[in-house]
This record gives sequence, C-alpha cells and structure tokens, in this order.
Amino acid sequence: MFLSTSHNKIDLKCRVSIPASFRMNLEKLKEPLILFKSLQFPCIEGTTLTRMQRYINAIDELDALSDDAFLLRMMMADSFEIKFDINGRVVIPDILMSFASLTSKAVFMGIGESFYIWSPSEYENQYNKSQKILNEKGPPKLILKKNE
Amino acid sequence: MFLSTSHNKIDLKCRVSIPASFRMNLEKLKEPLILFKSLQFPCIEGTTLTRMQRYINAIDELDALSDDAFLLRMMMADSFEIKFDINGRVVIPDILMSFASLTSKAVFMGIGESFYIWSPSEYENQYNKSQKILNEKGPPKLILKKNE
DNA sequence: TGGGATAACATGGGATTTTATGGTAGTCAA
DNA sequence: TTGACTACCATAAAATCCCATGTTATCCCA
Repeated sequence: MFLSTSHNKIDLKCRVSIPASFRMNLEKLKEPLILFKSLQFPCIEGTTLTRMQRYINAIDELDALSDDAFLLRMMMADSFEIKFDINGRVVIPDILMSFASLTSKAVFMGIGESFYIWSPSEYENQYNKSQKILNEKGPPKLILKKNE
Repeated sequence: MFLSTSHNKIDLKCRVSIPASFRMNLEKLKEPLILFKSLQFPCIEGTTLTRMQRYINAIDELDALSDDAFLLRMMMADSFEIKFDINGRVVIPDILMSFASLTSKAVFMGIGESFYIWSPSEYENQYNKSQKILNEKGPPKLILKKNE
C-alpha cells in the first residue's frame, strides 16, 4: 500500500527518486510501475501494471464507440511503464512533466492503491482547498467495513 | 501491452520508426505486426496477428449478408502484415498513408492491446475532444471499481 | 540516554548503450 | 536499364546505466 507524503528533487534530466517505501511496496508485489495523467487533478498518478491492465480489459467489455471507452483509450495513451535505475530513481516523461507543471520539485502523496505526484504549488492549492471544505462542512461521514 | 504516446518522423520513402517499447512488446509476444484502417477514426491501427484474427472472427459472427459485415470486410481488406528493417522501421503502405492523411510526421498512441498512428493534426483533434468530454462528463465510472 | 558507527537514501555527474533517422548499395521485376 | 523495393551502414541525439558523494536515518553499545 502507498502511504505518507514526501518531497523530492527533480534534476535536469527529469530524474526523481521514488520514496523508498513506495519502491518497497512495488518490489514486494513484484509489479512494474505505471505513471499516467490523473483524470481528476493536474497531477501524475502512479500505480501497478496489474491495476492498469484491469482498465484495458474493461475497454473490451464496453461499447467500443462509447465516450467511456474513448476516454479510457486516451488514458492508456498517456500512461508510461517506468523503469527504475539502480538508485531507485525514475525519469518522468516530458508529457507528464508539463501536464503536472513539474519543474524542480515533486510532492509524493500515497493514497492506498496508488499515489500522486504533484508540483509543490498545485499540491498546496489542493491542500488548502480540502482544508477549507473540512472547516466549512466538517469531516465526511466514513463508514468502515470489516476486513473480508 | 502498448502504452504511451510519441511523435516520430516519416521520411520520403514512407519509412517510420515504430517506438522501441511497442517493438519490444511485439517481440516478447513473438507476434507479427498488422497495420489496418481504423474502423472508427481516420487513423491507422496497429496490432498483433492474433488480435486481428479475433476481429475477423467477430465479423463472421455477424449476419454474413448484412451491410455491416460487408463494410467491415472492406475495411479489413486493407490490412497489411508489416516487416521491420534492422533499425526497427517499417514502410507504411500508400493506402494507409492517404487514409490517415499522413505526410511527414506520425503520432503513435498506445491504447493497450493495440495502437493508433495519427497525423499530428488529427491527433490534436482527438485529444481536445477527450478533454472536452472529461470536463463535461467527468471520468469513466469503472475507474472507481475496487480490486477483484 | 547519548553518541559514534553503520546502513539506507537521495542526488550529481559522466560513461555507455539505445534509438531515431538519413543515406547508400544491392536486388528483382517490368 | 530504369524504377521500386529491400537490406544494411553511419551518425547524432537521447535514454540508460552505474559510480561517487553528501545527507539523513537507524542501530548498537557504553
């Protein structure tokens, strides 16, 4: 599972260290890493190949001409299988760098089954937005289910 | 699996480099590459021979005398098994070049089980269309499905 | 509990390999 | 013999690999 938040530097080659805990999670699952454009936010989403594979399989089950199928295919096109170097770094593709307005710093945000990579300023925007909602409306009602 | 988007040049002999990751995918599957006219868009679709076979089988399950079956057969007739040169390039047949309005640049768009080859301007159209749908209707529902 | 030793991590830089692409020579058929 | 097609060579640019280093975190023993 991907948890916790951390800040890492992006160098001139668009390399960035993926937080060690995220890497260990992927290693334990023996899963390659996929990065793609978030469909909800101006940030990058990271997840496992298996999870991405589920989206692909879903496309074939949809009406091939539907909007949903179309959007999913566009999402695949903006997805990249990413390899680590020996030090646990990855290169962020140009397309994703500009989509998420990344330059020299990245904020990693674990959200369970996947994680986000934000630019510091977009992250702050989003953080403030959610704080505001929390103050105005109070915490969301959460109903926790038992395991299994 | 075919993922990611990239832009390559088409030379005067209609040669173009297939992105290395797409080539490696085909090699791993030990599958020949098939190029054919997309049934939905003014672009070329590339896929494996095995998947092409599945398209053909699907046509056979239609009413053989229907207009749909005839139309699909016409489209499939312009399918080509493509060979790579030693550098990973292919020659795009004239019929497909003009069908997709290709001239000097090609956009390769991986969509999972197959990939598209677009002219840059058509690609931009499609991309803008997807952003519009995303803004108006939000992300596809099945994104929210849980594991298993 | 403190503080030094050790390991893990993040990051910079340079060497090496891969990739994309232009070009040329050879082959076959009309 | 010409034109189209194929196979292969050459090169620049880009991606990748791997070593070096400083910094932070962890461990262990006094």
